[in-house]
This record gives sequence, structure tokens and C-alpha cells, in this order.
Amino acid sequence: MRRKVTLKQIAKELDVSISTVSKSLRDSPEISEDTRLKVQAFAKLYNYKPNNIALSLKNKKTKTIGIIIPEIVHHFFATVISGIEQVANECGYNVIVCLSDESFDKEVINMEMLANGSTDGFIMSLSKETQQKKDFHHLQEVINQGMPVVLFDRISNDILCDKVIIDDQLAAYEATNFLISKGLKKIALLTTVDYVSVGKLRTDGYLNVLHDHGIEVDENLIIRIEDTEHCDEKINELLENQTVDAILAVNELFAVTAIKLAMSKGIKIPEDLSVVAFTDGIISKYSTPTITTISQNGIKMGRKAAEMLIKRLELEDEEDEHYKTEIIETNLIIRESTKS
Amino acid sequence: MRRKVTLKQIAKELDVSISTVSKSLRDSPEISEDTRLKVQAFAKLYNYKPNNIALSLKNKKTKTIGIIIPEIVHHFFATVISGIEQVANECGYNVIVCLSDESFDKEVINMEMLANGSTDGFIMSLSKETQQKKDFHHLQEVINQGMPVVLFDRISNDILCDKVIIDDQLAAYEATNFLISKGLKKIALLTTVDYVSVGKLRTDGYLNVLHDHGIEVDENLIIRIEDTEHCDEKINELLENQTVDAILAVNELFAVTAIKLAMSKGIKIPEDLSVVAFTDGIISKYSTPTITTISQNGIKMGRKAAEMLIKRLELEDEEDEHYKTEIIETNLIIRESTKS
DNA sequence: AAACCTTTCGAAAACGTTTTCGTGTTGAAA
DNA sequence: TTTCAACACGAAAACGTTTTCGAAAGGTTT
Repeated sequence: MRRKVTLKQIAKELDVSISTVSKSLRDSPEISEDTRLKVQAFAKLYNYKPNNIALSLKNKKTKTIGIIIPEIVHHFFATVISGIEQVANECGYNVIVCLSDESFDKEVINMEMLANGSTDGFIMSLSKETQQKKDFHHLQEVINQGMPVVLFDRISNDILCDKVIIDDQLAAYEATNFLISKGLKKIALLTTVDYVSVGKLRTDGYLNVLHDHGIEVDENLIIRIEDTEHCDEKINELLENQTVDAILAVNELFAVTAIKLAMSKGIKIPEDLSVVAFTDGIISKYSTPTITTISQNGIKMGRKAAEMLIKRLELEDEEDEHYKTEIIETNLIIRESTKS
Repeated sequence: MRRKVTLKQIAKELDVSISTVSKSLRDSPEISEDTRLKVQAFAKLYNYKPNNIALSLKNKKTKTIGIIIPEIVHHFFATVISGIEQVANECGYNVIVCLSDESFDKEVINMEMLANGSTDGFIMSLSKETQQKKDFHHLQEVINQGMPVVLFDRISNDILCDKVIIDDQLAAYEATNFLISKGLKKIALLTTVDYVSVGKLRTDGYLNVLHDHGIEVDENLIIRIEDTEHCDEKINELLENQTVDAILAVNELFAVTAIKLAMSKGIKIPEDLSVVAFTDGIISKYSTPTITTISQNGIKMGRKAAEMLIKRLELEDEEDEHYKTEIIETNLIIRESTKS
């Protein structure tokens, strides 16, 4: 077992000072070529690598990005992490990941843990509970301390910081418009409860397009689902009590559940019912029929968030560049679940 | 902008020494109640929290676990991270995640980055390239330095360390056995190239069960797929040229692809063709028909790996507990893709 | 020979902790 | 009055770096 070697040990071994070793390794012209080469050879031999922790302490920079997300077993969040990791890696940063499990308390705890020197900044998406409580003091605290924060997807207008989102409202508008253009009239919406920011925005987009086409809003066609685990019943209820031409679902899960239920009732897709879903994930790609979705490019979102954070981190001393909100474009990916 | 307050600042402000402040905050009996309360009140007021980096440097412990996995956009790996994070959190550890992208070089670079003080230990799953090259010097290096490593899923017997896996061979044996028990004879295998450890083991299990039942192995029924992206062609070829009763796939993707291709050819599932897949992920749960799978409990795997690592980390000074390999049990989850 | 410049290196501070040890003050016991 | 223990606190080292500044040694210029 050969423990890691330090500057001090090298210095002692070669009978020079620590500073000489440090300077030699950093190719300082202060040091004669003789000793420089000698030190470098020795360091290489013992595979010396500077200790990151010591560097962090000295530089007051950890080169680490804190990511706090509600869940990691959601494909979308996984892709965002992937995107973040890509540019972090390119820029010599590491990422430390914490999960809030949709819990406000865990979000706060994780944030406080990481804020005490572990990371240089944060990239996060708010937990449901946080969005519901509208309590952002933990974020505010961190921002006040001068740590940059970038919010993505689940954001809040009450927090002043950089943000990256898709235009949920517009995307919902366009997707619904697409359905209308196919001659479909009775379009149901499967959405979440309103405190989830994206659910609200997508609902708004849906409402707007109906309004613009002079279609009356039928509240019976709007299903607000609180508990993702038991969405079956509410969707089943919809299919039992209403005849609908099309469905817009704010996530894949709702969509695939609706499709399965519909098919089991002998409803043909897309002949009898067209379905469009938000979030282009694996389910949509591999379900039968494959599902028309609104792509929500997680990789791009993650990359952009990381770029914004790192840019701010490396900004020379708070030339306070004002906060930006970047919008990642979406596309409608047309597959088998919608009429052509 | 109120930067974080340090012991030194508190000391200066209250006109006491740094040691007094530190001791006060740690409730040392050395300090009079008077000053202790005064210091604590002041610290609370200014929301003092000790700096993690400084603590890490002093204690030579970071309370951080390094995770290196091939990809994060695989549901299985995401669940493992989730499991790791659960127990890490319970034990006051953070996790720092690096992705190798199945590249040997990235794996090495990430490992070296994290090994220089950033983490106390590693949990990892080998990249394909690493398994192919059989070059483990980076792992060996880290282990020699006294950092604990826990390998999961994609492991190698050439590395001496703790491991956690499923019994791939047994699981494949039992799954195939299940198919045979349904009276199915011509069972095809969709697997990976042999250097991927789990692919090899699963193939072995398949071969063993055929042998034990006296069924002759038909090499035409064993499809080794190198490139996941273009598995369609090879699977299509199989379905065109052979009539098969059943398919065992080493992952969900191969299974769902096979199912879709078969259905497009008018082959009925499960009447004409039964399908069983490894890895119980979302695809299997939501595809049509739903797929019978071998559960590979990622959460449990992650939890176990984290427990093993932390146990070793908190073992008083290398009482060298010998290395263990934990086996996570699997279950066959029977769904619609197999005959009942 | 005196003054000065270069070269080459080391001491020390700094980052923020914790902890060991030393020290001054007080009060009580001898 | 002396001695000693208890109490309350501070100085300093340590963790591993980087960097500033000072200084010794040697050489060059007057």
C-alpha cells in the first residue's frame, strides 16, 4: 500500500524546501534546470498529483458543480445530467449529484450541505413540494452568498437567477394546434396539479389555443392528476365518460397509460384517438404504437445550464452580468399515435 | 451579498481567539458558559457553518463517494445511483458522479481526477472498452493507495475488491428453463459480444440449461450484437431465416426491438413467440405487450454497494476485512410476452 | 575593492478547521 | 504567606497547496 505522496515528502527526500518542489513542478524560471529536472523526475517516479482538497482550500474554488434534482430515475433528468456532465468535463469541473425526492426538506438539507464549500455553484430543478410551498429561502440564501444558481425546467419567477427552460406554453399550443389541424375537436388534457410550474404552463398553452380557435373549453376534458402512481383510475374515468378525439398529455407516462387503457377498450389508435405527449423519452419511442411527442432535449438543456453556470463562475469578480433565461427549442416528433 | 462567515471573523468580532470560538461551538467544557453562549449566539446570528473543504483537509476524509458508470441515461444505472444516494445520504455522504461513456480513457481520467483527494472511495461499473482491453491499472493504482473500491454489475475477476452483482448465469439459466417448461424448444438468444462480462455469463447460463435438457445448441439461434444502435438488422435476419419459439434477450432494448419486428411480420406474441428479457426497466413495463423480465434490482444493488463501501471506509484502519462479492437475488417477473 | 545585479533557493503566510499544550488568573488549602 | 488545583483561554501545529518576499551566493561592473 503506497499512500499518495505530498510536496512535503518530496522536499524531505530531496533535501530541498517545499517551495522549491512546488515551483519546480510548475516550471517556474526561478528554479535552476538542474533541480527542476531532478524534482520532476522524482515526482513522476512517485506519481505525484496535487491534492484537490488542498487546492480547493487555497483557491477558494472547488471546480465542482452541485446538481439538485427531484429524481434521477426519470429519463429526462438523467439526460440533463448527462448534458451537464459533458460540458463540466470539458471545462475541468466535476458534478456532485443530490436528489430531493420531491421533498422540500431534503432539498434544503442537500443544498446547505453543498453550500458549505463543497461546490462553486448549483444547477437545479425544484421539487414539487418546494413549488407548492413557494418557499425559496434556501435558494435565496445561497444566491446572497454569491454562489451562482441556474434553474432548469421546474423554475420559479420568484427567484432571480439564470434559468433554462423550454417554452412550455408555446409547445403545448403548437402540439394542440397540430391536433386541431388534423380535424380533431374533442381534445382532452392530461396534466398535473397547477403548482407544478410546467404543468400550469402547458395547461395555459392548451387553453389558449382552444380559445384562439373559438373552441369552448370543456372542464370535463381536463384531468388534473396529482398522484402519478394512480393515474389509471382518473384516465379510465375520462375514457368511460367522454368520447374524445385526441389527448394531450404532459408526460409520457400519462400518454402510454391512456393508450393502453384505450386499446383495451377497443379504441383504435390513431384512427379513433390521437395522442401527443410531452417529453420525448424511451417510452414513447418503444411503446406500441410509438407516441408522437414534444421533444424536450435534456442533453441540450443540461449543456446550456452548465455553460451558463460556468460562464458566471469564471466571470472576473462579479461584473454582474444580468440574469438570463434561455429557451431551448422543442420539436414535435410525429410518430404512430397521431393521425397523418 | 453576505459572504460566508469564518471562525476567524467571529473571533475578531468578539475579540477572542479562534480556538475559543471553535471550542465554544463544539460545546467544549473548557469554555465558560458566558463566552460559550455569547459565541453560539453570534454564530447563529451570522449563520455560521463550518467549511467542508477545510474539514476535509484536516480530517483527510471528504465524506464523498465517487461513482463512475458507463452511462446515466440507462434506467438501470440511474436506479443504482438512486440506491447509492439513499444510503450515502443516510450516512452523511455525498456522491460525485462521473460518466465514462463506455470509454477507457474517460474512465481513467475521471478516476485519476477523483482519486486526488476528491473522494474517499469508488463505486463503479466498468466501461465496455475497459472490459475489452482488460486493462485495470487505474483501478489497481487506486486500490494500492488504500482507497476502497466496490464494483457492481460489470465487474472483473482480475480486480481484487468488493463486488456486487446478480447471478447472471443462474438468472439466464432459470429464465431459459422457464421457457423450456412451457414446452418451447427453439429458443434464440440475443446477447452482446463476449467481452462484456454480463453478456458472457448470461450466454453461459443459456448454454448450460440447453445442455442439461439435452437440447442441441444451434449457433444460428445465438445472435451476438455489438452495436446496440443497429440491432434491428441482425434481429430481423434471425426472424427471417429461422422459426423460433422463444427469445431470451440480455436487455430490454433487444427484446422490444424483437417484439416490434415480430409483430410487424404478423407473428403473434406470446402465442407464436415468447420473449423474456434481462433488466426490468420502464420499457418492459410499458411496451405492448408488456415484457416478462428478469428483475435486476438496481436500487438494492446500489444500496448494497454503498453499504459495503461505507463499511470499509469506516472500518478502523485497515483491519483488512477480506473482500466480499454480494449477490443480489433476481426474480422472474411474468408479464404478457410469455405463454402462461 | 566596493557596489550592484542575477541566480537560486527558503521562510512564511494564507486558505479554515480542530486539537494539544501551555499559561495566566483565581480561589482555597496548608 | 506559600502552594496548588481548577478554570478559562490563547498560541501553535497540522492538513497540502501556492505565492510573495527576502536573502545568500556568485558574478560583473566601476
